[in-house]
Amino acid sequence: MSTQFYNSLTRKKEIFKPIEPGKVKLYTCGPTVYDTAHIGNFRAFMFEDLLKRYLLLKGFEVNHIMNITDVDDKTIKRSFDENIPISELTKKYTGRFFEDLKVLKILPADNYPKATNHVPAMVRMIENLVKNKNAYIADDGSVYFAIDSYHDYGQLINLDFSQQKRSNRILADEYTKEKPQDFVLWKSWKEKEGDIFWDSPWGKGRPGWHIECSAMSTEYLGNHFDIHCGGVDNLFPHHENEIAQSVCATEEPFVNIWMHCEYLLVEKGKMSKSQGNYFRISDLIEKGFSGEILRYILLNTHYRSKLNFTMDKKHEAEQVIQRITDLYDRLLSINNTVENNASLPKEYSQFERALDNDLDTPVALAIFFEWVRKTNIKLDSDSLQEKEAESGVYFLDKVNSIFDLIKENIEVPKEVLDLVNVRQKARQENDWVLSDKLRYKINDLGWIVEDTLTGQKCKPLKS
RNA sequence: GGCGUCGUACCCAAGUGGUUCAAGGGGGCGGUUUGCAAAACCGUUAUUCACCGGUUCGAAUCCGGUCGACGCCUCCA
Repeated sequence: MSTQFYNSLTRKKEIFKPIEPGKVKLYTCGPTVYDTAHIGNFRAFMFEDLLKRYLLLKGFEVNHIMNITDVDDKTIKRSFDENIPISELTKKYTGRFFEDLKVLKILPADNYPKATNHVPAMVRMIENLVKNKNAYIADDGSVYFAIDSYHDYGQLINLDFSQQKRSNRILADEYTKEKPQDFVLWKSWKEKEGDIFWDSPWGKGRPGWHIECSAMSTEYLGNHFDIHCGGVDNLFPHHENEIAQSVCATEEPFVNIWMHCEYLLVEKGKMSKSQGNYFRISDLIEKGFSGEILRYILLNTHYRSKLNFTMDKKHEAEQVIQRITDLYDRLLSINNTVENNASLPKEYSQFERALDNDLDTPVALAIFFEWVRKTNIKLDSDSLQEKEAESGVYFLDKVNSIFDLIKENIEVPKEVLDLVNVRQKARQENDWVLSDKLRYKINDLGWIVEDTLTGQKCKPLKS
């Protein structure tokens, strides 16, 4: 079966075929660095990580670009509120963002272009749009995109503007725009914005939000590239507007496949600070979540289904991660090298087929768990051949290259090891009272000791 | 008002016309194992997929309706 992805543009699954064989050009909408990103934001970034990891597993060379929005209404407002320069604000939150990515083990993009570094490219694109009569200049020096000039406008979300409700906001904007739904490409400078402006053919100002992605994706990936991703909330207006801008400015096709992940809800509702159900990654780490736990929670629901994030999902994830990590250790104790000619268990092709089907991670995990059970049975009965252990390790490496759930080995502290050694002696002397006492002592230090056929095994206590 | 999504066991969550399709995980209960545990494994936990009709030889899966949850219609991953 060939790899299929659901394309938001055509609203169906399509066989994936890159423009250039073997290479994938991927653009994913990044954060606006005015505040710490929350778990909902990271659902989208985790989905994109999944997509990218799968493309890499399939042997594609992936060029991944993620933008950093470091100038817009929110960043400007925040910098004034906090009375610090905008560059200081965005530097701080960009740093936080990268820390969180690391915690979540999200693979870094090849490039993280910043909007403020690419204003000239945006200006050039807007000039093109003006030249092509897709944009017009308003009295105040702002430049707007005329949606009537692009016949396919509305394709991503299937909007018919004659049937739309008009919000107060739209009505308020009608003074400067020819049509209420026209969107801004260039915002003219206002005095209260101080020194935050760039010069342009239309006077001082700053770029509109949508144009940065059009300009930067073109600069790094060319006019026409393979995949563009984001959360569903980017469908409209952001991505719709990007298409309009790019197609009209370059007069070439823009993106082949648009992929969007669904919302993450908290306790069945939308996240909001006022309700106290707003989680940053650092909040969750404090509550005992780890990167692996969050990865499992985020990847165990299909990316196009709504995901309800609840605290009690932590336990399930912990169990699963420990089970996988234990199995990996068991296999490594039999065979810890994977030769170049190593084979894979038959479950691997089923695993791959599930992911080929629009990244169906729940099915892929289900197949994997069946194999986990079978492999544990063989290990229990001591009937696992060395070759099988090798292919097991190989399979786990492949699974881990997608999900990245196996815990890093933490070194057992000397304090604990000493107790384990004393316990070893007690056990040889059948001193069960002391043995149990030492086990509790080890527990108090935050470790679990298990008695296995091959001796005592230590692992960190779950939080 | 327009466009669209969803409702599967105690919880999470796949499957979207038919031979293990009612997966898989967590939890509970019972068991094997263990000095006792833990881990692992075994059994059990939905004759049924919100409800009502229809199409079909056959539907959780398609169609119509009802109820309920939700998203978008220029802040938003």
